[in-house]
Amino acid sequence: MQRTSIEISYSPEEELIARYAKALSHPVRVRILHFLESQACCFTGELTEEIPMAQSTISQHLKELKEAGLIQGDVMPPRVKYCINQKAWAEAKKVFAVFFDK
Amino acid sequence: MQRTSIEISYSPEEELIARYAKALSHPVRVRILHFLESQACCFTGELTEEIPMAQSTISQHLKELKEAGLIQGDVMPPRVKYCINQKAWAEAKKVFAVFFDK
DNA sequence: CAGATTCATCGTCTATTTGCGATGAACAAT
DNA sequence: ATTGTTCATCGCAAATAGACGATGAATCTG
Repeated sequence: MQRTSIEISYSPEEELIARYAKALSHPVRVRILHFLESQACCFTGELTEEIPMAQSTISQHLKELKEAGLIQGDVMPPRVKYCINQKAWAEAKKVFAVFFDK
Repeated sequence: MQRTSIEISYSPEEELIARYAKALSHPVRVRILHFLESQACCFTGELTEEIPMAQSTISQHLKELKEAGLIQGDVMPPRVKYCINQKAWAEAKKVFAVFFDK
């Protein structure tokens, strides 16, 4: 989308906040994370029961959360168990807190 | 984008977090807010000098931040002074803190 | 081996986001 | 009145996001 010759570059902090914020920028992902917090872990199937959306859509949101680093998935055939990535979670908590505290 | 008959509805908290997160989901908006924090307030012109992007693009990002409620603009002809909306800022800080603390 | 189950991925469609230049509105200064 | 300054908005193009159904991969169960 950048079409000029000057490529704007961002600091790691700016990128990190934007990345975590993007993961939280859709209400259904907020809900998924909230559910995951309350359960510690859960299977995809529990989410598809809980949330009235197509299974493929939920799977895609899980993928985005995984790519943002906020969750991780353990394959337990034939299911997949998703959990909060505690390290990333703590980091996200921190960067937001720092950002808002200035 | 919703094409099925069942319309999923979200809680006010889910919507609020998603709204603030969306505002922070682009690194240039993070930078703008950061700059605004450090200056208390600033004019659009300062941002266009600081950030190598077209004036129209910056203006649009400011609009998004304003629509999210995080900033406000005071018209001081011929310029516009932008400031953090302290109330919304505090609210955003709180909802993120609460969200990550569970 | 033949189903059944669970989930990811693909392809498609539509909507939204992001970027830019050009233009316009509002006002100040000459 | 004309000009200049500052900023928002419009219109366009390209990229990304979001939703779905269909299909596929992997693994159990009978």
